Amino acid sequence: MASPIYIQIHNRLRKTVEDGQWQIGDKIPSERELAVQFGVSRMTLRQAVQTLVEEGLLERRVGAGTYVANRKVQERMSGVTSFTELMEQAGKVPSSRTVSYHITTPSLSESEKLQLTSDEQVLRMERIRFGNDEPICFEVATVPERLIRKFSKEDVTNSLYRVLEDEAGLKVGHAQQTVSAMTASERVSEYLNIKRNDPLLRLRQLSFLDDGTPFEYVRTQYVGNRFEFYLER
Amino acid sequence: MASPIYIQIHNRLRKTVEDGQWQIGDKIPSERELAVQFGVSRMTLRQAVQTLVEEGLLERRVGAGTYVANRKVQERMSGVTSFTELMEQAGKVPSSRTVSYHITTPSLSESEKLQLTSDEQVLRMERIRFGNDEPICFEVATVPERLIRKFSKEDVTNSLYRVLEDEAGLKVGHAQQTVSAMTASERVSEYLNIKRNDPLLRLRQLSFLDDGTPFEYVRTQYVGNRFEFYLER
DNA sequence: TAGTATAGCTGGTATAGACCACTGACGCAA
DNA sequence: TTGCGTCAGTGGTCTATACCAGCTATACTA
Repeated sequence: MASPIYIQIHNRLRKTVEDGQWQIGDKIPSERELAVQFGVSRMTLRQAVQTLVEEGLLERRVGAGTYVANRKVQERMSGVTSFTELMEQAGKVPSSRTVSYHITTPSLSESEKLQLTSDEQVLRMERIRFGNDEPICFEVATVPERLIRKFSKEDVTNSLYRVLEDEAGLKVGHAQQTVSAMTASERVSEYLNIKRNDPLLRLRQLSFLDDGTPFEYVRTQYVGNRFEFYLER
Repeated sequence: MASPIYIQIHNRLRKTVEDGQWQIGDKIPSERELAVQFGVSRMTLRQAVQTLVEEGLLERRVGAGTYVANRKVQERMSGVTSFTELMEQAGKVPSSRTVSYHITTPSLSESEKLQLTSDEQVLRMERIRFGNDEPICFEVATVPERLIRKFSKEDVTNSLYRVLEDEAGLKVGHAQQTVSAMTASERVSEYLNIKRNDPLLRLRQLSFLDDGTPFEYVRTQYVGNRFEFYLER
């Protein structure tokens, strides 16, 4: 029981929403009431709620109460952005299905972006990612084969970043992203359970190690009405 | 001086940094010390600092102190800025055509976003923006009528931000943006010289004044294959 | 019946005090 | 000189209390 009380309450409140005990739009008990329920001061309870409001899970209305927010899955560009974290912040259960996983010859753009030598192979994996079992995006990730040679498929698919940092001692640095719009191809529309030519948000991300070497190129297609980015400046 | 104490202190602390009295990397006085200086409780002072930490201006280090942050966060977010700047960065000549310009009753979402009282009117203007005479986006901007009452149409369409800051003495603060994907309506497809249902990148931006009042709500639809956002993090 | 005041609720702000874990500098000992 | 332990100071958390302003349903009035 190492974490602060307000974090523990934060997690318990989030579970209550995720379990469906509080539905979107519901008014949740008042801060004073919850403080009594959890046996803490109102200030502490407020702190727990505050973090959930910042995550977009709850919404306060002065004089009226606190409500379960209705919102799309939002990606905060300022924060760390693993899909898993993203879904958790949105109060959805993340899952994914690997469509393909191959060591292969890189395409021209892959070779260029990842600065590969002419004889290098890459690992290319295609995944469909879900939030609460609803398809959210289709993702193609490419990594130089040399970087993941000694790791298992499980390690790579679960958390490439962690494995690289913990096992290989490499440090992840910055990332370049471009966002644009496109329409769904036949294949992708089937994967995502939408119609052909439905709007998609396309994110292309090239991630670099601390020393400036590119190590991962990811192209993601998000379903337009199930996902949006959020930026603040 | 209606705003809460912690907001006032927030502003004074920010000015101290902006004036260069505290330089990047400097350790600022401790919370207890500042609380005495401003004559408030430590919790209140913490609230002021907290908001500045969230903005990326300050940085806390447990056990060590609070420091003026290296402004990376804000710089990387400045990737998305004004259309004019964007086009200039892309080496294109920006221009625009105003489609409509009306004082009218706000829609529900406009009224909500801009926190309007029930009887307030808004200025809504619709514009097509071009880069090298090629249509890039269609934009709908909404501003509370009270803010622009004393300004000319030219002032408002050219540079609302400058007019508000220079003439009205208001200071522009932060902005929230969401990015998603959609398809072109009949009307917009004509404006942008594309086909109906072609993919569009939708950007919605709510801008706030220094004191936290929302003052402008802009919805923009970018042609998918003529435009993309670039972000670095 | 239709409109209006109001009371009781809500979240927002603010206080003063307390204890904790952590950092970093200082001084002592090997 | 080098290493290590101590300790004052820092931000992090938490309590208990108080008053404010905004919302809403209820009861009352015209």
